[in-house]
Formats: sequence, structure tokens, C-alpha cells
Amino acid sequence: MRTNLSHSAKLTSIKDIARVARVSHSTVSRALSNSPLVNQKTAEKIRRIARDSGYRASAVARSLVTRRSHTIGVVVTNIADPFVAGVVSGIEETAEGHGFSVFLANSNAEPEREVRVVRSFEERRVDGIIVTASRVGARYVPLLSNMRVPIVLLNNQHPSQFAHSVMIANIQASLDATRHLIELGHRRIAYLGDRGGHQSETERFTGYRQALEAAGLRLNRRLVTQGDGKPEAAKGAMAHLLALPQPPTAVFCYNDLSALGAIRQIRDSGLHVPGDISVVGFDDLYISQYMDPPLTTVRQPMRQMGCMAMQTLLDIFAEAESGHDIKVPGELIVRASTAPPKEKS
Amino acid sequence: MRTNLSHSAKLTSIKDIARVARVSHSTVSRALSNSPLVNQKTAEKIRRIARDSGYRASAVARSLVTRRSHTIGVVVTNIADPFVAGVVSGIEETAEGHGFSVFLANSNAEPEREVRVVRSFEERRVDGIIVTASRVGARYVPLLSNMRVPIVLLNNQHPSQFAHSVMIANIQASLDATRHLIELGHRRIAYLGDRGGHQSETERFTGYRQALEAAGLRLNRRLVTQGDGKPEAAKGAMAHLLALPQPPTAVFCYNDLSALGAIRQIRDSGLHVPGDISVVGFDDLYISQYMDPPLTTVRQPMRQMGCMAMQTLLDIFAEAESGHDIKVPGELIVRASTAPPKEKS
DNA sequence: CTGAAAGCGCTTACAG
DNA sequence: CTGAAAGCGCTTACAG
Repeated sequence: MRTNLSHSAKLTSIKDIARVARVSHSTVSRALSNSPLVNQKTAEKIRRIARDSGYRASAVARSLVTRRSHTIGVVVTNIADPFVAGVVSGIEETAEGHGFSVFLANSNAEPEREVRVVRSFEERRVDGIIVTASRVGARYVPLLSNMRVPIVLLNNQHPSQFAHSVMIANIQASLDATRHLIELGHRRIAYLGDRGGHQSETERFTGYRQALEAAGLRLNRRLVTQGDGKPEAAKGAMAHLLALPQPPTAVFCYNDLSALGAIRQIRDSGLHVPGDISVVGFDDLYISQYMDPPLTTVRQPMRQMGCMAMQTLLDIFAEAESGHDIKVPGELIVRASTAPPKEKS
Repeated sequence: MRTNLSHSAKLTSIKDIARVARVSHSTVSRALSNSPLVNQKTAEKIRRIARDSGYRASAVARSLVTRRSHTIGVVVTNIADPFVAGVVSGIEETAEGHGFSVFLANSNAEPEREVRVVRSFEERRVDGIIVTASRVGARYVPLLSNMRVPIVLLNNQHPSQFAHSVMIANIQASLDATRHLIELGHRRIAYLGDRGGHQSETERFTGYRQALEAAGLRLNRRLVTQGDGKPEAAKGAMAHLLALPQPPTAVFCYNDLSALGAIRQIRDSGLHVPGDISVVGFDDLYISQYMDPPLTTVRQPMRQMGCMAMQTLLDIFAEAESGHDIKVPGELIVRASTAPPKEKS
């Protein structure tokens, strides 16, 4: 006598299955979690019933008792930023590979919203949180440090001592990028930054400054300007640089999107890249190799950094507390947007 | 006598709060959900205690009893695709605005993985699912149609009749784009498609074909080629078109990323856009206006489409079952990558 | 307005 | 190997 249950009504709980299998719900629970504490035959029968009926165990009920949700929360400024998307892709990849689901929330860089989503993550009892490229200020730190779940910060403004972090080695990478321009023969090198005040910005500027210094070049404040990490603002900043009595022959940009805007402006002004002005970016977005000209830039291994952040969380869950302030080296990718300056300056 | 609880040990459940407030946990529950069934003073006291102790209600416990998780699952092929990122951004925005959290999962366009993540969403008891730009084939449909939660498909291959959908009006938009090229005077217009077989691809090709037909132009099969929606494959396909004895004077691409690759190849072959060849894309990604030349393309309101998909879900939850097969019009954005052909053909 | 009770769907000692 | 029992942290009739 076989139990044929294909296409039968859905069994929605362990009790339903227990009833048709004529065992206790404890046994069903054990069978479905492959516990050895259950007779082989019985276990198989139970599993078959579960499969045939399309039963799906409730992760929420399980979470309630195990106190582990196998869920993490990821808060990003803006998922439409290609850097962020790359990172999230890496996070999701390794999370999924370990049976974790990921909640994603945009903060739009609004402090209140960032606080709100972190709060909601707490209520959902996530096992950990990753915060990517947050620019939210100091008032955010206390909230984070009060949390009972581990937090990993990725390229964040305020690497709080309460949290673990994954960061690109901004200073060294920016130094490399700027030195590349110096070695090409440039002397009037501009820095087109992000909005001031956060760590990545400060560090990238520092690398730029150190490279000039090491080459015995004077830092010219007029060649230091700000965008906001997006093309439009960079366009404006570039226009400003081009209007200078002595415009730069090269510009190191905070990121690739800024470089995109800068190049657009250079073109609109009737000049050429790299003929008239060399441009270097930061990120190596997927599209940067297809830009015109293909962009010289610092590669951040975005996916990999996402993986690392998730792996850090997994290590912490497993209590394999290793050193968790990871510094990832950037890599200078030289393409066609940089060349020796036309004129000697 | 005031209860001062700032900095006290964390109260982790409603019972803990009940104890210090000297009421039953039922009353605490009511107070925290702003039920009118509780004395004003008592309610305030309870809320103060909760606030001061950093208490966070467990959404998982609540979900278990209410059978609503206020959670949705979003499955995407690849979050690093800028179109997808735009859509997700819209979804998240309206979800957050209505107290919903979103699970994000990449399928990498692998059928097994897509099935796996949908299954995991079921276990997590999401209230609804949005599937974006899936290319997963027919074997996926039965899984979806068996689900007990509402599903919204966004620009999907197989708009199953079991699910609701939000789709760009591919045919009309592609017709407009191709007609734009015809009106500029082009006669040898190529179509650089995606991999065959899915709906968006088929429809965009149909629009292209209809435009030619309407203008009395013959469809030339040699001018129809395939990429995979990404720049690299498009580059190869473009190289193929350029090698033709009679190369096209214009090319309509499946999407902006394909256009990016096509333009790259045209440049690498020493030709100019739009001087030698006009190029039209589809999507209007954020970067497309900054490309060189700025890209003529069909705008898909990605964020808005994401909002619509989420709103559809919200409507269904509210049982305001309206018509839920939304067709969104595309908009042709004419920029600098298209111009009249040099030679008369 | 308030509390005791039942129950959401699981897991896991505990006792056989 | 199996089942009865307790409990995870909530909500919500039900009875006062």
C-alpha cells in the first residue's frame, strides 16, 4: 500500500505531514533535517511525502526557535551605483552559497533612512549587517556600536572600532595613479574629488598629494576641485579647471563616473583625451574599458570585496574570529586615456 | 517614582518589558502596536520603557502569527546589470515606503539557481515575488504557477498567465527607433540582437521588421545578427557586420550595453559614429548620455517600472485587484550617435 | 481597559 | 528510534 500524494492538497506544516505519515511531528522534523535519529525507511517516506506535496518548511518558525535567521542585511547608498552593484553581487554570491538570504536596502545617503533600515534589519533578526560606502556621519556610529549583531563596513566613511571592515587601499592606489601621470611627464596634475569629509575622499587626495611630494612637485590648490562622485558634478568641476589661466594637462578623478563627466566636458570644450588632457579614474567599472578612450583607472575588485565582507561575517558566525580589518590593494590599469603631455610645462 | 532605564540591560522580549512595567505581555503588545485598547498613561510608560531599553520587536515572531512577513523577494539575473539595478532601486524605494523589506537574489540566468532562490523565498514566507528580466525557460513556469504567493514578472521571457507583469512596449519602441533611422535616410539598417528565443528579443526584432516593412524596405537577413546583451559579444557581432561586402550605415542594438560594444568596434575599425555609421541603443542607462557620442536610445523608465511592479504587489495584497498586465511605453531619446548617412544607398 | 489562554510552525532536551 | 512536552516571541479572540 503506497501513499500517492502527487497533486494532493498542499501540506503546510510539519503536523500535516505527521498526520499522513502517521508519526509524530517531532519525527517529521528530524527526518526533514536529516537527523540520524530516525529510521531510514520512515525518513524516506516522510521526505517523499514532503516532496510530493510541495511542502516548504517555514524558515520563520525555525528562526524563532534557533535564534538564527540565516539572513543578513545589506545597506547601500544606492544600488544603481555600479560600484555598489558589483559589491552586492559578490555579497549575494557567497551568501547564497552558504544558505544565507540577503535583505537589501538603499539609504540614498540620507541619515534618517539609514538609521531606519538598520532598525528594520534588527527587527527582522538578521544575523549580520554589511554597510557599503556609507557617507552617513558620526551620529550613525553609536547606533551601529549598540547593535548585537556583527557589522562589516565596506569602504565606509567612519570605520568604527566596533565594526569590522573591508577597505580598498586608497592611499597607495591613488599614489600609483598619480605617479603614473608624473612619469608620463605631467606637471600640472589636477585632482577632481568627491564631496569632502569622508574617508575614501580624504585618502585618495592624500595619495595624490604624496605622489606630488615624492616627485618634488608643489601642491597647487587651484588644481584641486570637487565633484560628488557623479558625472554631472564632475563636468562642472572640469569646466572650472579648464577655465583656469593655466589649465591642467592631466586630471586624477575620484572615481570612474567622475572621469566620465570630466571627459564629456573636455570633449564639449573642443579638446581631446588624452591629446590635450590625460584622465585617470578609480574603480574600473565594467563599462570603463568600453569608454572612449578606454579609461586608465584603478581597479577595485568589487565583487571580491563583497565576497570578503560576507566571508568575514561567516567567519564571525563560525567564531573563527580572524583579523577583520581587511585592506584590499587596488591595481592601476593603464589604458588609452593617459599619454604624455603635448606641451612641456 | 520614575522608572529610569537608560543604559539598562537590553529587554529582548515583550515579557521582559511586561515585567518592568508591571503589566501583562498582552498589554505590552497592544501598547507597542498603538492599540486604542490600552490606557493612555500605561501605554506611554510602556513605550518609554521600550524606547529607553533599545527594545526591537521581533518581526519573525510577529510574522509567524500574522502570517504576513511584510517581505518580498526579488530575483534578478544579475544585479550588476545597470538596467536591473535601476529596476531594483525602484522596487526597494516603494517597498521601503510601505514597510516592506526586500530579499534580493541573483540567478545568474542559471535555471537551477533561479529555482533554488524562489524555493528559498517560499521558505522565508515572502508575501510576494518579483522576477526581473528572467531568461529562464519553460521549466520554470510550472514552479511559479504553483506558488501561493503573487508573482510579478518584469520584462520577462515568459509572461505566464499565472503571474502579473510589467513590460516595456518593445514593439512600438523598436519601431520608433528604427523609423528614426529610416527618416534620417538610412536604407541598410542592421539589427544587433540579443540571444534568440526570449520575448524582449523577439519583440524588438519585430518592431525593427515592421518599421522596415512600413517604409517599403526589404528585410536583409545578412544585416540581422546576435550578441548576448553585453558589450563584448556585441563587439564581435559588429565586426561581422563591418566585414560584410555591403556593411550597414546604421545599426539598431538590443540594448545600450550592446551599443557600447558596437561603437567600440566601429572605432577600433577606424570608422566614426555617427559619421560612418549611426547607432541606436535601448534602455537609456544613466551613462548613455555621457558616452561618446551621447547615445540615441529608447528610454525605459527603469526605476518607475520597478515601482510599478512593487505597487502591483501592494495592490494585490490590498485586494485592490486592478488590471495587472502593465505595458510601459518607451521613449526615443535622440542624441548624437545618429545622423544622416554619408553616402546614398 | 486588562489579563489568561491558545496558537502560529518549528526544534530539542527528556524519557522511554 | 520515537513521542510528549516545553518553548521561541509574538497576536488576538475571550472573558471579565
